[in-house]
Amino acid sequence: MASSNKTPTINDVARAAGVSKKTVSRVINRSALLKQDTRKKVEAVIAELGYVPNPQARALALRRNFLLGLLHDNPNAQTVLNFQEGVLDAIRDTEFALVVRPVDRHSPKMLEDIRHFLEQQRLYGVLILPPISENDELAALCREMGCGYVRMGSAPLDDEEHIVASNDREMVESAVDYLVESGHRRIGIIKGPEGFRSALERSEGFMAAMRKHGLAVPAELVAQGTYRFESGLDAAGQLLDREQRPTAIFCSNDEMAAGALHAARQRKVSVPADLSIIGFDDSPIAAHIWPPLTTVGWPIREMAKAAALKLVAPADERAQDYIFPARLVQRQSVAPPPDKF
Amino acid sequence: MASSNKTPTINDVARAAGVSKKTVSRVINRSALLKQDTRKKVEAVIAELGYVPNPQARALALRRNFLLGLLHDNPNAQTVLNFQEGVLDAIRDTEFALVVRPVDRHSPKMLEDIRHFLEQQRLYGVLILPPISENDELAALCREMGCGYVRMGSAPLDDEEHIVASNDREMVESAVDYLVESGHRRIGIIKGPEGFRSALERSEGFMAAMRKHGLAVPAELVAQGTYRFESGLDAAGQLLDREQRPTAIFCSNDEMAAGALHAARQRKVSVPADLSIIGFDDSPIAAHIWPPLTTVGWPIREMAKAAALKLVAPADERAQDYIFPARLVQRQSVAPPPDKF
DNA sequence: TTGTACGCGTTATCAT
DNA sequence: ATGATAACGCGTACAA
Repeated sequence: MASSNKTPTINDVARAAGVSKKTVSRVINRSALLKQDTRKKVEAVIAELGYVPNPQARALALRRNFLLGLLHDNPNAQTVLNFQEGVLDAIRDTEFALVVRPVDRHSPKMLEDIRHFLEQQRLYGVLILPPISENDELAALCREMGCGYVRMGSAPLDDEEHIVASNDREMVESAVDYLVESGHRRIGIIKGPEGFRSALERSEGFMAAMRKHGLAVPAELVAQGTYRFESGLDAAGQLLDREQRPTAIFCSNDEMAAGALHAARQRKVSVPADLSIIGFDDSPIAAHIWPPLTTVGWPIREMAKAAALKLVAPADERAQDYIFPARLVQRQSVAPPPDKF
Repeated sequence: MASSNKTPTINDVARAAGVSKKTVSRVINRSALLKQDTRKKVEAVIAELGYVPNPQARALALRRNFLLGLLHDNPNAQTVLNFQEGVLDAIRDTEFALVVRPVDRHSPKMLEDIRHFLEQQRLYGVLILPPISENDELAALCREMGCGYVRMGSAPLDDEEHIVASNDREMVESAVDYLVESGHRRIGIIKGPEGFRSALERSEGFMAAMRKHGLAVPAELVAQGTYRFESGLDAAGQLLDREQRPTAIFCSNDEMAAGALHAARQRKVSVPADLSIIGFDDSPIAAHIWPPLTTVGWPIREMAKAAALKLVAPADERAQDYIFPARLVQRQSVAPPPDKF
């Protein structure tokens, strides 16, 4: 018989169905103007033969492929992976696939590397994770190359169709509200690294909230971190070694909060009895340290899904959102301040 | 002039260089039989025009693309991400790209989904992470579909060219050796979930080591976990509530070890003074909990790199290794047992 | 509503 | 050592 063991092509389907390949093509692409009979017949043959359109050939003919890229230089593995899952949620049962591309934001050749990557792979579009999503040159590069892009950020730093953002600033404000309601007045902050928009948003949110409550933030209550565990350890150490130490510390991410917890333990400062700590991210570590960390969680997966939809189905109503509310996750690292304060 | 603003094709290069496109193709593909002059000339034109071959067209003509797939259903984000980095190390500066595909091993449609994925994307090959890498049906599917594959596992469960494996069993033995040298005799184990090869390897390594040292492992020293934090909490709780509790616990992964640490803290059992704990994986959490966890680390990134090379450059000497030694990472969760024992 | 002829950018065959 | 021509599998213009 005619059927070989090779995978069937559109021609095989056309021949078996007794139609032209254009008709098959129309069926695949859901063209409106097709007789029901024809459609049914072709669909039956497709099912029978187990025909799957060749994406490479489609890509060639359509002059665009069906690959979404994920550009990231994110130190937080869980964030990246959750984002990947979210993108997959969006492109499941479509012909799109996700190709990942970790980059090195410290490399002077970063933009050049990415340019080469985009040229070579001719991606349908790219999703960009913080912190490199904050790089405006990168966004400009995408535009220049005609590559769709959506950035993920902690503030709306691009047009609606090019951004999914969390409301970090607001959320830090509610975190501070919560500390103040618990009775804290002397609240310290461990900032994230300079040059990170998220770090800026979080520290400005903190300052705004303190101002709102009429609370002072002297320099001795402010410490600089790098988002890494060790920096949290150091920075919290400084704060706790002040003559009058804070009764609560807001840490700009969970990893530093974990470091702060260590610093407290080393100094026999009990959390949350003597010191309250709030983190940011709701990463897995938050639930797995002691005491379980009260933190701010943001809906990465939903954001990723929306970001991918902005690229592959811009008209979809689920692709319209661009600000995603974070929420306070209350666990056990916050309590009222000790009596003496 | 002739040059439009579109990206140049092989035809443009051929015309500009005054050769046929086949010659250009030969230059790209490093054909041996080419006059040096011609090669130089063409290469100059390629550089000048900024020509980049279109991978979709190549894929179509060659009947295979340059996409590597990563199939995973791994609960550990850092493991997956490290693996991705390792693969990227291998394919950097090549035309290959990495597409990721999380799968759901509990879904009855898993194999069917993967089949559809492979049919549709026509991948060059796939890398498979544990635990689904232990699924022999999946490997058979890859073979059937003519898709290259390399599995990552905790034991050599396939041919050399299809596996990269760590030596979990041996490593657990040295972990136990270390505990015994520190003076421990009553050593408990929290096993990983049944059906996981890694869990089996680790628990058998444990049993073998204990036997070697002439140490008994009564049922009361064995607890069952699921690799999740909560299960470590529960399982360690059981062990610690025995009439005669162990002085050391080997946990089959770090996440459960973190849970065990919590269980100890809840019972005012001090680690490592009253109880020693060893984990497995050397995941980030190991360094970020208190006390920092002594654990077994394996070279994921190197394994990933080797796995990818097995697919894209099987002749490369770096692609020949298939067993990768893990090593004991000593931190602060192990000490000699308390005196009364 | 459906079919014919051709183009997408590359590689392979077989000449020369 | 190099070139003409035909694939590869699909989409589109235009005709029927």
